[in-house]
Amino acid sequence: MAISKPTAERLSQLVRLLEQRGDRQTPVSSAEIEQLTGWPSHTIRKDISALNAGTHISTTAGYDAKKLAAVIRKNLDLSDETHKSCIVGLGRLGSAFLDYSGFTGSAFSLCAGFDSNVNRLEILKSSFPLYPTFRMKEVIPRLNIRFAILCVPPDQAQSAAEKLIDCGISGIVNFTPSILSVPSEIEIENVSVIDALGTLTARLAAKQNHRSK
Amino acid sequence: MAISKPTAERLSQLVRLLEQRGDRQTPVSSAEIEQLTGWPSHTIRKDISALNAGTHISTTAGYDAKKLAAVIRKNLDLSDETHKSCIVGLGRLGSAFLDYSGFTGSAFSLCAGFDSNVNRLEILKSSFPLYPTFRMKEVIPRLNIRFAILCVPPDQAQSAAEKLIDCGISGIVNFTPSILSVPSEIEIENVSVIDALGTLTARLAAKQNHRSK
DNA sequence: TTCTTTCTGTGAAATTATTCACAGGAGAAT
DNA sequence: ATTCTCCTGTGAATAATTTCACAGAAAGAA
Repeated sequence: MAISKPTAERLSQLVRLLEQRGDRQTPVSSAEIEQLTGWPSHTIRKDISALNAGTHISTTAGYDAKKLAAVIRKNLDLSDETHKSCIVGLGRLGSAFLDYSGFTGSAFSLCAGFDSNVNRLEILKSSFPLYPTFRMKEVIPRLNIRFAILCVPPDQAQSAAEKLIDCGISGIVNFTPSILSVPSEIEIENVSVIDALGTLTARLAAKQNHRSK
Repeated sequence: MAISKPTAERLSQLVRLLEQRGDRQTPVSSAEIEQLTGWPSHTIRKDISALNAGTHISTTAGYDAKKLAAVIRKNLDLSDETHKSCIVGLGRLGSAFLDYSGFTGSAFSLCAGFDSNVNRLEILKSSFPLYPTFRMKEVIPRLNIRFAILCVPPDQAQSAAEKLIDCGISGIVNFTPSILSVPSEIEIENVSVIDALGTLTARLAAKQNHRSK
């Protein structure tokens, strides 16, 4: 059975939650997860029931946090094997990822950065190599990089995306405010503060209506 | 009629798309939007039909881009009146917002920044004032700030969120990898590269299954 | 004017996701 | 051993969202 998109999203956040939960010994219950995340407990149970578990994961007190995290990872293809990604555009935002700790322990690794400004490449410090943009076509296939994190200025976003696709990338996390047009076999995930704020206001407005109804 | 959450999300992206589209004169058709975004044209038409338009917005050639954008804004409460927000945590990521251009022209404005490191506040340059964290309780209500963009280190995320809620904030865009527990009247929108990458792999995997089915 | 084309707008149908409600299992307590 | 309690797991019911299919409006052509 395939895992639906909303379920996959909740589960991948749940993995993070389980891992940052201090106590790895005492089991987590669906009620506790509800308390922490706001998702109703039956939704969480349904989500978990969608994955094929193998070993038993739950007891009368709840789920074994470690086992549950492992099973989710396996089902979402987020286990050991790390998916390689690169940063494209090392301005303020892009270079902020150079020392972002969130990747360690995740299924993803950052293994290259690109920027067209060669001077900048020499100034920046990084635990993985940085390259000038013109070397993308050579580096990306060689390192077998599948994902790109796009942080270039808005007016360069579309052309950078096209270059990346030409290099064989299969997904782009788009941090620019530009909307990208890409062939349907390429996946885009837009990440935008403005959209996030828009979502917040929409939800708050919906609440308001609900209350005054 | 209330606008549903997925519809609101598509529409708020559509506004950006309409505005960055070079040509403001020739009308835009639902087919063109499909081409640009990948959303099916009937979904777009349905979305648009959910908002109450007032003036007519469409002609036989498509939608009047400017009018459509204006109507969407009005319906999503994204018009003239700007919602005020602040940045909390001015590390690499947080300070990247200090010169982010995406806010101009949007319904949101950035009007304060906070960091606990006072020396850092003096180094950073910004077009709006920056304050030490302990002044949050005074500044946020005074400037009537409703949203916070949270960029502190992961281990400080929960306590910073609690402080913000205490200051009367109503929504948080969470850029940290921590999962926040907040009362239900506060809205959280999580923004995480790792989750975005997870979503990409999930979608790519789903495609794969579909093809081999 | 009348025909043709092109696009919107929207009820109705189909699909997808969430919520409910309860059977069943596992441990703790007496 | 029996009962009590607290969980999970999951079919069935409900709700939300998307897709379909087509009537109708507008504009240009002849």
